[in-house]
Amino acid sequence: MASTLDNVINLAKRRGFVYPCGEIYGGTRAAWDYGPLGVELKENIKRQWWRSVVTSRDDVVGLDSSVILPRTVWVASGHVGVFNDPLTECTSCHKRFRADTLEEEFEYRKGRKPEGLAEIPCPNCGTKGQWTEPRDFNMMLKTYLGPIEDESGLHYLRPETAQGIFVNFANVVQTQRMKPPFGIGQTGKAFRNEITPGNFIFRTREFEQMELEYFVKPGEDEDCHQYWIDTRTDWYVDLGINRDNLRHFEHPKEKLSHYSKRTVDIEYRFGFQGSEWGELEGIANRTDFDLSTHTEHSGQDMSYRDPVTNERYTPYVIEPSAGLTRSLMAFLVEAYAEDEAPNTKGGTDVRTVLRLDHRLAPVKAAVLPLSRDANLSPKARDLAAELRKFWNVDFDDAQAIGRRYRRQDEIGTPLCITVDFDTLEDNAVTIRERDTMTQTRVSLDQVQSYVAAQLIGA
RNA sequence: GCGAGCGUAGUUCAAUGGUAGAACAUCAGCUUCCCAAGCUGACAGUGCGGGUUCGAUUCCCGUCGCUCGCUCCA
Repeated sequence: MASTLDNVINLAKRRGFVYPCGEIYGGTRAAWDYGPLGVELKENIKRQWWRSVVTSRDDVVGLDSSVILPRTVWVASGHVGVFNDPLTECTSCHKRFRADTLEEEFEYRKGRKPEGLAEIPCPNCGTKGQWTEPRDFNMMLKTYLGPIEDESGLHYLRPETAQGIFVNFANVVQTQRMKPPFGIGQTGKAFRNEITPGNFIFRTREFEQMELEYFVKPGEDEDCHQYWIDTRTDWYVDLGINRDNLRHFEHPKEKLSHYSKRTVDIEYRFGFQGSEWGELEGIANRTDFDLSTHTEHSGQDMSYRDPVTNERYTPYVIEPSAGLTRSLMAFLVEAYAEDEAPNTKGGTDVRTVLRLDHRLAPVKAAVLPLSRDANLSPKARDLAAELRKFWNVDFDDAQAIGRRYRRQDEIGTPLCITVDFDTLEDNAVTIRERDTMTQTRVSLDQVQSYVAAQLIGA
């Protein structure tokens, strides 16, 4: 029995939301391209995020920083140290361990340094000294700037967009006259050499983030953290995710990232095999780690002086960091439904429908002449062209009208506008609504405003 | 990266060491056609490379990809 997730993946490939990257050459591991509908959906999600987090607020501004930053940024942020481990594998049980940790543990137990890995038994299976040569396992993707590939040109593709914000903190404070509490939002690509990519677009090595870094006075950070946990959770609900399919995961203290004091994930019930929940967004209290470490490494003071109290402090950072492509997958899973619908034969059919929020729907309306006809089609084309000035609109006159409704249902189009033979007489069209299947007769000169009213916020 | 399993039209599934079939989808046409109707026709496939063989989609090897596990996390 196919799960909803399987059906969604199938639909996504079949209808042009997502394609395997480089498919004609056999594909490349865990990379995906977004098709005509996928890119619309992705942009719509991004736009809603940007509105919600950036432009609708007077305390947040946006930023678009470079993917490639000076290497020292990643030294300062801790990524070069943390994301760069020598790993060795037990050839007996195929478990992998950090070579330096193995040696430290040996020294701790025996009170002396080991004479190489050969002396150390595998903590998992006990086999002694069956280790592969330790190899650096780097989570960051490397590239070389300049024509010569040497160390001086080594750069990393950003593993998170956040650092581009931190290094611009002083610029924004100065040029935008921002005062804590305030935030800087950014969307963009990030890259990680994930050991285990997979689950469709859930974990990929190239992915897109929507991150906010919100700067607060120390002491106000914990309340602010809770505020963003609630605010961000509500955002998903507002765009159609059932609250029952969301939950919060509190990271255990001992497993927190190197920069974090507390992290809470918003997880969605994707229905994966094994653990069915997957993370959509992590909301971390990064403390003053980032601004402090960049102050230290760059020599540029990133503390803030309160002009009223004259108090100087390094702001704490609350970071809601969302995975754009993950939420795209979540919105698809949530919207997917197979309804029973009556057919012309007196029985029922399965009607596949994406109940996407109209703000997210890739196609806002479809204009459908009742039949392919020398009078109807041109009229319908004109109407479609008129509506396209404002929205992404489909025109379709191929094959039976019922089939065309179903095709639009399957990609989540909220409105279908039918031009029929009466239109030639009364200058009115039938607008059919996706979820209720109700039909409304609207005169042609009212269509634009009717549609606008239906699509508020889109 | 390592181990296991799997790769047949767009999709779901057949079949075979000797010309690869179907359904649905898609496209064109007919029907004044409002919820996947019907009829006619069309397009379309053995992931890629090598080996064994007279002949390989089938057997073998490699590779690429997918799924599941192993340290993850947006």
